[in-house]
Amino acid sequence: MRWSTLFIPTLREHSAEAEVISHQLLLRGGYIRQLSAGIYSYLLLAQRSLLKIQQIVREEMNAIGGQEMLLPALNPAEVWQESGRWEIMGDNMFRLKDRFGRDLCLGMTHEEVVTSIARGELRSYKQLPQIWYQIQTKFRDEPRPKSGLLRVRQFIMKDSYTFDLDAAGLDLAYQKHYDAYRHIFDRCGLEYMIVEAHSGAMGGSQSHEFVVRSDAGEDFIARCAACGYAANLEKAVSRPAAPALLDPEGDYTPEEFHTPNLKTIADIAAFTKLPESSQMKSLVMVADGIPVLVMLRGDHQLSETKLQGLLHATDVRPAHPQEIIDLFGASAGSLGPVGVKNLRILADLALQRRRNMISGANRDDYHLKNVTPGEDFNPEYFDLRQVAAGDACVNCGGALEIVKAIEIGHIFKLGYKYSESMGLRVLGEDGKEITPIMGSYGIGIERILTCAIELYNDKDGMVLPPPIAPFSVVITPVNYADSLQRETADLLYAQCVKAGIDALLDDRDERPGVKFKDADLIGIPYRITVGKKLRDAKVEFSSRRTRISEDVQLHEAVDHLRRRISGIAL
RNA sequence: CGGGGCGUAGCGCAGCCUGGUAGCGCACCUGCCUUGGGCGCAGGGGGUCGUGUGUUCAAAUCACACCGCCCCGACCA
Repeated sequence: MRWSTLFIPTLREHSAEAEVISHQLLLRGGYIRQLSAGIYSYLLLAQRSLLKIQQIVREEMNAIGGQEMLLPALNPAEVWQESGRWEIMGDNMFRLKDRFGRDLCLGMTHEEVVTSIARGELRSYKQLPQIWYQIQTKFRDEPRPKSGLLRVRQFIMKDSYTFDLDAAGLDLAYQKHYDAYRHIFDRCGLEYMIVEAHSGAMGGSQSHEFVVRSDAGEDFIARCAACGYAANLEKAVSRPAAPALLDPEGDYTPEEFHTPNLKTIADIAAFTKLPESSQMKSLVMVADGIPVLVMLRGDHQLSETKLQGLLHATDVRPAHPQEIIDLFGASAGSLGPVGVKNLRILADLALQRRRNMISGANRDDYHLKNVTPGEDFNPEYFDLRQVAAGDACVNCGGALEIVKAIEIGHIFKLGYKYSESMGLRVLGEDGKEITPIMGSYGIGIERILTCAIELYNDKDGMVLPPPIAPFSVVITPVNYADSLQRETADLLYAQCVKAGIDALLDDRDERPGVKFKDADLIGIPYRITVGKKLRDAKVEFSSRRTRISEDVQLHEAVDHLRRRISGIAL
């Protein structure tokens, strides 16, 4: 394409609105423009890049037997009510009414729709397995859109869904997706991690996330450099550090002591001169309206996701101050497990076999010492603790680190949640009904581009991996008004077109500096500069990533380019 | 939803405190000049000052309300 005819609105200065680097460069490079909070127009360059990403995704999905469909973005409320997610999705779902007042929503994911198709059409075990996918716009009314294309209200997702007869079939479908996702992200040139993940409101058992490490990310990943263990913090497990002080031996009875105006774990630690790990933390959480008492070691944090998962709750929140007073007769800061009869007591595993610890006394301004789990109160033990940096890896004992990351893909074993709730059944070989088992798998298309920019950029702009760059090469005549340069550049361009190479001809009447700056900014992997070396029948070939330039004979230039594009070297 | 910040030309900003003429840089248009890293010179176009109400002889400027955007937190299949 000829640059002089294109709409590529690059900017010299960066926009004050943009903080993260990918957002700045997408705006500056003329890739995107914002329409509203979390709503963006994708201009020529972004669209070309996104189409290339989608094509890679399509090829890899087809390679595992995926069948591409296009499901409606506009969904009637009924299917969502059947699965129960009409309520669960809450304010995150865009809702609207038609002219008759019927409830509709914009699809944020498509388990309901595919399940409704499947139950209407799939009749026999002979029709399974199935892998269905689509590449489609999703809508989510995020509480806080941010960071350019990283968290938006409308975005493109590749979502796929599998139907299998049994768990072994699902395992296979899951593995196929796992492998396909690796191929996709490899081909897109990303450096990524695969981590164990929490299934969240999707339901289901096993789940992995594909993430790119980045400070712009919002996911926290616990990982072990020694053995490779990596998991989303919502899911991660670890061996906690030992308590800072050994518990007093002996069979003491709980004993009150006065702690005026001492509310926090830190206050009590300072007052008693005992480490925080010698205390028990009492948290009152309300899960789907039912309060529970959660006990943790004083220096540990609760993982609300783990609590939510083990209670099978859709909503978990801390109790309000008045609810706490009604339940305990004391306020937060003086709560404890001793004598609690009216609600479940859940304790983290780190409290097992501990003795003579400190907790609140359920009387304002008083605490208890010599509280022993299992003797002075009887909790149910679960893994409730959120992993902290420095904890020991459960596999190898190495120290875990916690890093920020951007989620680019997520695969789930759904199990029977949707097929059961929506009544999907087929007849088996023996004539009995079978409920198929499902999986669901998603890739955020824009996030691949965004992550590539976050990972690969320098002071001059983006450095895009060739497979996802909007153009493979830019041909830059230093002075297009010069007839020899013009004819040569036109010829090279025509040769590229003929060779099927995505070429951009910078035929603008601009000074060379402007052309070079723009080419660098928008991240085109290769540049062929047509200038004074034409005297020796040479042009200059340069790589955006390595910044290395070399002189190439004019008649060899396109072959050279072709070798570079198909090769590994950038 | 809580906290903070910001809305003046396409972009980046000044002007507001102390009311009276809307300004700068970049970008854009025309001409000349220049052509290997965002040249130079000259001329020029472009504004409901986010919206509304109020105060005032007079509002970008003061007051109130609303809307929008960004950041932090809550939240986040």
